Amino acid sequence: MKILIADDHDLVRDTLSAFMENEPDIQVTTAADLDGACEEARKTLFDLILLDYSMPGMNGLEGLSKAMEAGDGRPVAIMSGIAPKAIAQDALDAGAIGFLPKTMGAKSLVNAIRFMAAGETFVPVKFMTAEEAEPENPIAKGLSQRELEVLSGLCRGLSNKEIARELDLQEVTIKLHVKTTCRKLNAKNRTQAAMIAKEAGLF
Amino acid sequence: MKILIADDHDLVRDTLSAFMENEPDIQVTTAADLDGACEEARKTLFDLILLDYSMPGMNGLEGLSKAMEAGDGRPVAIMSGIAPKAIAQDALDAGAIGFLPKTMGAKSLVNAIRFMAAGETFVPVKFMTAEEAEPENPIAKGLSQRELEVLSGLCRGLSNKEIARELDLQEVTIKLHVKTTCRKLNAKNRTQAAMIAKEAGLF
DNA sequence: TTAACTCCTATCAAAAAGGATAGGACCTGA
DNA sequence: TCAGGTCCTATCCTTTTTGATAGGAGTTAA
Repeated sequence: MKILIADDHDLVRDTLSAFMENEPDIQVTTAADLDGACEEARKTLFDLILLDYSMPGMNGLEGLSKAMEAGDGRPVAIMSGIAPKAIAQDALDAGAIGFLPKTMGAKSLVNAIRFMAAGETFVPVKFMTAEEAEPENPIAKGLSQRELEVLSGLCRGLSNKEIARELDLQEVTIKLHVKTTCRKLNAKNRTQAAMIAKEAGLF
Repeated sequence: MKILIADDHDLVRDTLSAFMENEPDIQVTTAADLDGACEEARKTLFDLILLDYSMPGMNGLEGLSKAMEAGDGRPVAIMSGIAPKAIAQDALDAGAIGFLPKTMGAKSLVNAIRFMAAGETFVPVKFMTAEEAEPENPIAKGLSQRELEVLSGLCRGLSNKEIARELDLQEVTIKLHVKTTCRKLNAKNRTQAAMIAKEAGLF
């Protein structure tokens, strides 16, 4: 079974591949960025391609599409250290065969890899509870949908006016949401709210 | 040789320890957070304690002191995935025996660990070039010392007035620095500047 | 010394953000 | 149906931020 691991952290890559190579039937190839991964994928047909989410060239999930193309239809999965749940869903929607948070144990990882190499979609149970009203991210807890949308705007440094345009609302309404969001996040102002969201890996 | 690895990512911990255990003379103990690490450190005398920089309980370099205390003088090193250079220096200043970015290869890691377990300070060459005028962080490039200090305030969501008090300057001066900093970072406003700095791993 | 540079301060003015309060629309569960 | 919730809008007012422009202090290099 051939798998390709792409991660820009040498340490992660080395130890991960060393660990996988302990499995008798697994052969690991590695790459340090998206371009390298695509190159390998074009040379060899892998049973599974593992991409780090925050790796040079990835640019969000854009890199996923490129890798899927280069992999010529072979299963591609996303790994991430921060692992916001929304991204797992997005990755699956974009055609990924699975999503692996780095908080997973190495043993379960091997199982997950076998699973995905067999063509089955894999996402850890924690992420499968998408249907339930899980707090997904402790920070997002207590924030309404609207407030999250506004917070997203804050994180991009948009003004109230710009957020209003984007969400097709009045500026005053945004001001209200900003205020309540700040209160809920225990932030003194919009900048602090944005930093808190960023810190929490949200967005 | 006994070493303790503390990292909240199961995957990193498992593969790292599995890799280290391949070395005939190395025994690895692991912990998932700072408290766990301190507990282990009090039970056993390790030759080296490796702490992830962004791990529950660490709170910057506060956790380093706690671990050093718990380790009763045994060498403690900091690992980090994002690895801003300033933190490496701070870690050493705070008494760490070394600093390991996760961009290191696994082989060099083993060497570094042996080195540090022997009581020698270790920091990768890339970080040793501290004396030279290295851009350390591409974002920080072009920003003056003052501007960095102001940017730090922005990242904490402080108002101009608060930053002025902190730096013992007039508010107008801060306004100027904020403006030029925004221009240099290509940010539209203070919030965006803060996000850019955060994104770059600065602060 | 002059020139160029950074850093600090100042004033004037416009835009944006922050805070309080109030009312209407809508949904949902009792 | 009614009460309670969220969401949207509005007005009024204060504070903060942003922008433009200008000058003084200090350092460094030609």
